Amino acid sequence: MSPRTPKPSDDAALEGGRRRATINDIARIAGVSKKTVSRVINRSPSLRPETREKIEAVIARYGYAPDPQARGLAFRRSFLIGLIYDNPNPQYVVNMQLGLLDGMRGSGFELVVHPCDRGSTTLVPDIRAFIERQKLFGVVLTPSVSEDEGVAAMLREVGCEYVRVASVAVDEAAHSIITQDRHGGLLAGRHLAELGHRRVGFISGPLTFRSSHERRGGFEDGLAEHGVTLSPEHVAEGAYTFESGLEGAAKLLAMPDRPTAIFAGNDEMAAGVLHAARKAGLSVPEDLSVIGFDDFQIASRVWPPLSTVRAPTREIGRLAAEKLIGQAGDDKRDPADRLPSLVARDSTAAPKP
Amino acid sequence: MSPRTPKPSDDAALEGGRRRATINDIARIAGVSKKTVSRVINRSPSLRPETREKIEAVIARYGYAPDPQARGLAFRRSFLIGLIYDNPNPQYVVNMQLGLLDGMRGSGFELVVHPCDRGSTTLVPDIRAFIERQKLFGVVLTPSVSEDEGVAAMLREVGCEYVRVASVAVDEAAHSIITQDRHGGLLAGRHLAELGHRRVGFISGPLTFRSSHERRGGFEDGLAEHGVTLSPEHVAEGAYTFESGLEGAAKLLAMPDRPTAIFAGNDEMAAGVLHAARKAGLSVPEDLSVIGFDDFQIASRVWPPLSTVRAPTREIGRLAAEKLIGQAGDDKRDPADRLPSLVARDSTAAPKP
DNA sequence: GCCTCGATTGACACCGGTGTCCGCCAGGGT
DNA sequence: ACCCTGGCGGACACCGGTGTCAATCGAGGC
Repeated sequence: MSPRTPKPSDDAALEGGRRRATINDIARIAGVSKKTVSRVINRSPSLRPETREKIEAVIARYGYAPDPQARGLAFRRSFLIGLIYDNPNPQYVVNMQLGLLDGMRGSGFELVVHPCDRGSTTLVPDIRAFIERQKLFGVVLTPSVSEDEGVAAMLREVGCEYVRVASVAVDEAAHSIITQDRHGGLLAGRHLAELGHRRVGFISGPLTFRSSHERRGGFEDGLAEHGVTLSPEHVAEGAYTFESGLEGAAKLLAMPDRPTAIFAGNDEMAAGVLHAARKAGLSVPEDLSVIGFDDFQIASRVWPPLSTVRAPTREIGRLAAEKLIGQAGDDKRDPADRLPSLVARDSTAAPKP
Repeated sequence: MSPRTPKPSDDAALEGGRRRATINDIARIAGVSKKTVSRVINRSPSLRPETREKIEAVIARYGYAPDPQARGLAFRRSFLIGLIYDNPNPQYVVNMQLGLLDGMRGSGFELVVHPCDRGSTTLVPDIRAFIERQKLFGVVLTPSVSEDEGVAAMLREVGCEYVRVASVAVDEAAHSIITQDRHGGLLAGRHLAELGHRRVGFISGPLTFRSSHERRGGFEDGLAEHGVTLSPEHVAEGAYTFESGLEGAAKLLAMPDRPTAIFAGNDEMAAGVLHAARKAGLSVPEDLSVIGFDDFQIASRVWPPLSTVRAPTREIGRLAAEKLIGQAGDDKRDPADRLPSLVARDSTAAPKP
């Protein structure tokens, strides 16, 4: 036994699968230099086909996979992608993660999660430290951090790839995935107007979220198609939380000319609206129609099952990952997949005459 | 301009913060060898205090942080921790992630997420490839993958640190975090029995989950304290899903001697029970008491707000991370934090006489 | 004052890849 | 036959850390 670690070419261990192959093993066995193996890995064009095939055969035989750490060290960049989010909704976060993983599958990248607090005074330096420490290849930002220009400026400065998921184009196309919240709002407005509602209410998300404005704007567009307008008194400012939905609805329902239908900016708030209606002695949908946004699990768990607008979060995540790692390529899927769609359940109906 | 990359000691860029300090910079500036700097980073005991202080001063001055990739390359191990899960509940996943991040904060580790499918025939090789590719420092497994002995055997074989979060001790203490589901079940049983219920039902999770058995066992214990027994006919096998809760409850409620209270193995199924009750024309809690398990958001969103057993998932995650990275140290917190606790809301009441 | 010994510290190789630059080679022009 | 050229492949340094082992140092023992 040598006092040092295994000998430079301990082929027995390699054959037995007890040791992972390195680029040196592959080079030695294929009878080429490690640089040439590196060329195969990196798809360098200047390689004779027979050389490439010979090396690929050895790689396949030993199940060789390059070490991301060593590669990253030489590249001065890791193969990690960060998900930076401050969205408090677990279902959103998980769906986004699943979508990102869909888009990254087989790419050799891994997903590192990094929740943050947009309100923190150290937001930018914190994220920056995270990126520089891990030399992240890129990051995906979701609302509302995705709407923060300070963060975006820092990302450009440190030269980190990034994609911002947002309601509207907040950056160049190469850095944006647009969630078309406005379209979703339109579907909600159209749905209520088509049912015959003329006096409707809206509970918005926090005004610091672009989606709040987009969903409202789209909602008004959808109503306008049928000549219905949203009265400013029938708008309550919420916070995308259950409690804020409850309070907002309590306020709207206490009005003498209370709305016959309420569009809540997300399902959580819509659940709050259902509770408020129950407390006010109103039954849904007979006395009040309610529609939410997101179509998360909660929408079908409450009573009555909630009509809502489905946001294709997972699909959005997939697109974001593909854009980030540059495989956006030929997208053959139906673009409609990326658009919100209406899910009519039992919480909406025509108003009582 | 040299054709090569920046000169070995471009101090101007360093001072200006345009270049991150490396161990070489610190060594040169402190007037020691890089190995000595390495000793400071790794808290080597054989270092004269004044040497250490001198180097620490330089490190602080330049905000130096060692490169995890380079360190990992030399250590043959990354500073990444994997979360391997197949739990479909988003809230569980997110809470677990948050807990893990709590426990990892400041440790220099990062969290990489890896959902998997326990039913897949390539489960073990897939996880193995993930670990070996990234040379993960360690992984945290949650139910139900945490209960898979094939996966555990592989982890021991590859020499990856791991912690299994499970209902019962499935491994040595060093590799286990026990969630005390039995205690949670006991609280549910005791609660219903104390309210006066004598004919109770239970909807279990999948029998492949240990938690299903533990929650049931504890439930029976709690009932037994008050002389109540759980009749086998009043047990339905569910799948921890809303639909399965709906179906299980429909079955139980159709019985001539239907139970006056139902304990559902988790909140999702409890939500299903509420729907089934409504369809059967029973009101909760007057005609039927319902209690769930988890205390996820959904519990307080449904109507009536659900009595349930709170599982301290985030806290469990923190403990798992601390155990994994060996900082379990002096745990001054109240151990009761790790125990499930009863949350009585409005879905349980005394049975009608 | 000289020697021994444990505590410190440093020189150098190495982890597993990539960038740079140079040499070799065959083929085409003259 | 000679030179030039471009394609191909290799030698070597380097990315930023750590392991090994030897050198150095100061103090205590004689």
